[in-house]
Amino acid sequence: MTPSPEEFASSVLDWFDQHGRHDLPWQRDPTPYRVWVSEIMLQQTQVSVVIPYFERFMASFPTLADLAAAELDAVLAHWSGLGYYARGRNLHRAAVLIRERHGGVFPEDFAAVESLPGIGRSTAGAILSLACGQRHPILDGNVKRVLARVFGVDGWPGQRAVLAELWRLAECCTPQTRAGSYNQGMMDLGATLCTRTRPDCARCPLAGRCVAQRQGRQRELPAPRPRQELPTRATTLLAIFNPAGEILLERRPPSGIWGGLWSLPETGVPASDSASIADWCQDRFGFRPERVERLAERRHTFSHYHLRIELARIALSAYPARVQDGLGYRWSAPQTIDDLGLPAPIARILVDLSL
DNA sequence: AAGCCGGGGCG
DNA sequence: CGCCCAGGCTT
Repeated sequence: MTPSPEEFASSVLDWFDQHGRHDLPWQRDPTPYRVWVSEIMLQQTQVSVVIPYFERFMASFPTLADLAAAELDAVLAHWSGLGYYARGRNLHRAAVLIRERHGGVFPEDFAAVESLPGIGRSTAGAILSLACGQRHPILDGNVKRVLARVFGVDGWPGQRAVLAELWRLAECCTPQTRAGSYNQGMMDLGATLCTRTRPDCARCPLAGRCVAQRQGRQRELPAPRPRQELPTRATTLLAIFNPAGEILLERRPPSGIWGGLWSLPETGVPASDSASIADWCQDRFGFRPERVERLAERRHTFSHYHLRIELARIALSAYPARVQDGLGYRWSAPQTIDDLGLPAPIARILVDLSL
């Protein structure tokens, strides 16, 4: 039969003590700041990928005060390649807010933590349980999977009623003591044994008491999101080089795709239409390229659409007066692009172009 | 090629 | 309040 909340929690805790992960970088010296940064990174990326990012981030911004004092661009540069750049921006904004609201000390009040940008109920619970020993439930993807399987929760967790049931279970299973170890154990269980495909039920502490395992429904729980056909959108990016061989970068608007990041100038004009590209350059930058060379197109897939990227290369024989560093534009040598926060597809294009 | 993911923002 | 959005990685 399914375990009682107390049996469930003690099984998870016993398993965690013997088989959980105890040597992750943020578990050494688990301050609220370090746990916070790790949790934000882990929202979008798996542990093995996060570790080098976390180490680099902590080397550059060892304390909350360092993060709050840092330039946003420096923070985004450390986020480059992780994706979800809004999270890097929220991290920086929250650090500034903590300096203003809480004298630079990470708050330990749940409502205060949850009100910070980029921190919701689950992340607030994770920080305060792992770093401060408080009792709060968490509900990340790993925990959702474990609970849905053990207690046989049907339906897609994106549905309101399903999510509410999972939170109810998360709340009632969280033990009165050692909530942080329990939460870490739940995440470890979901990440190492109770994986999405091919769960290792033979080693699971809940074996025999898990609805999904007893009914052979591990593959069906939790139910996947109903899927929809993705539309394809097209855009054209311009690789414009000055006589020194530097490439022109443009800062994107703060919201939307690649918000606030440096990218290549974007136009709606098809790359094959070199006359219109030249007109567009004249209009936007005040120079008229002699030659527009179309390059191979690229594809990039987001969660909700495919992006077809057309690419055109333009080499200028003189420096255009209207394009100067600052004001959302900059000329960059290929070897300096590592210092900027560039979306991964753009970084790939620049690497290809510099070969 | 498709699925995944906690929280923000908007209507 | 409910729906849509974000991006790189794993499978």
